[in-house]
Amino acid sequence: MPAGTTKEVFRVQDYDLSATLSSGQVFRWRQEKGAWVGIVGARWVRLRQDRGTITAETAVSLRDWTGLADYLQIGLNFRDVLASFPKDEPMRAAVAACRGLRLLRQDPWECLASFILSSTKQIVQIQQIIALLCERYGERIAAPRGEPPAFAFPSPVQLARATEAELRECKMGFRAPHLLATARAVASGRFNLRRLREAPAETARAGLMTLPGVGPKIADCVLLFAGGFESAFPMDVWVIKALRELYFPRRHVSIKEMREFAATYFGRNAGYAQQYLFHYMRTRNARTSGQ
DNA sequence: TACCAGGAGAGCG
DNA sequence: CGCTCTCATGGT
Repeated sequence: MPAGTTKEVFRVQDYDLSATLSSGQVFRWRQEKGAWVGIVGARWVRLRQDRGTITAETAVSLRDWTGLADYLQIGLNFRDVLASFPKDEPMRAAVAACRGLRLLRQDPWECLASFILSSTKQIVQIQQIIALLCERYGERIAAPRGEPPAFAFPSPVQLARATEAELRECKMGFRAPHLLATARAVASGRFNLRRLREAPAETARAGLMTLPGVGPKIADCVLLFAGGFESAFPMDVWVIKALRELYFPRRHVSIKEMREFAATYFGRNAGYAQQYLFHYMRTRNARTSGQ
């Protein structure tokens, strides 16, 4: 083990690390010899799952692991989440297909910026754009010897200094002005992301949607993946397809109608149910979109 | 080649 | 409200 690295072992049950890190909620993890390497905050992290445990390793010694445990949602009562799902055939099949899929608790800014870049992009491409963005604008951080250079996700201030043309060089296309304007709103203090978790869900959602490039879907992603609002229900093309095929196969339903259905039908952990439906639809035909 | 991707925003009736 | 068009870019 390289000098400076430290390890911690988390005991877990019903935790599918691979499904969790490859399910399109985060974009900075890569698989490496049976383990996962990624950046959490300003730290290089390697995660390895064995029977009943996840072993975490950092490049720089770490004494307090509660931040990483929170990111991984180690302490979540997962049985309770499963028990709150509707008892129907589609959910049973979705859970059976990827039991142990979890939701992470991400940094709000990284999550917001990442999903502004996600619109009408495949997950592989989102990963590429974000990797470029981090290399060019993020701080270089310590990685073990022999590992590729590692970079933190760029802060709002770091991105606010860029120009739209420079951001477009990261292959983000028409999303560049949206990311730039949102970075400037956060960097200037005009928009306070730190209060995301304090407001009621509807208030937080309306606030997020005032940001350029943030509509209902991306706002819901930030609420669910970073804000801790487990009832948020992002509706993207896959989830829309899931609802149409699995719940309304015989008649046409509008997006509005599906939204109203989802708001009550899936219960207090609707966002969790949504992630299962999303992952189920993407993987059930062994598609290559992002895996 | 044609179509699609974890959408949003603007214009229109 | 609901519909349509456009916005880059790359994968399949």
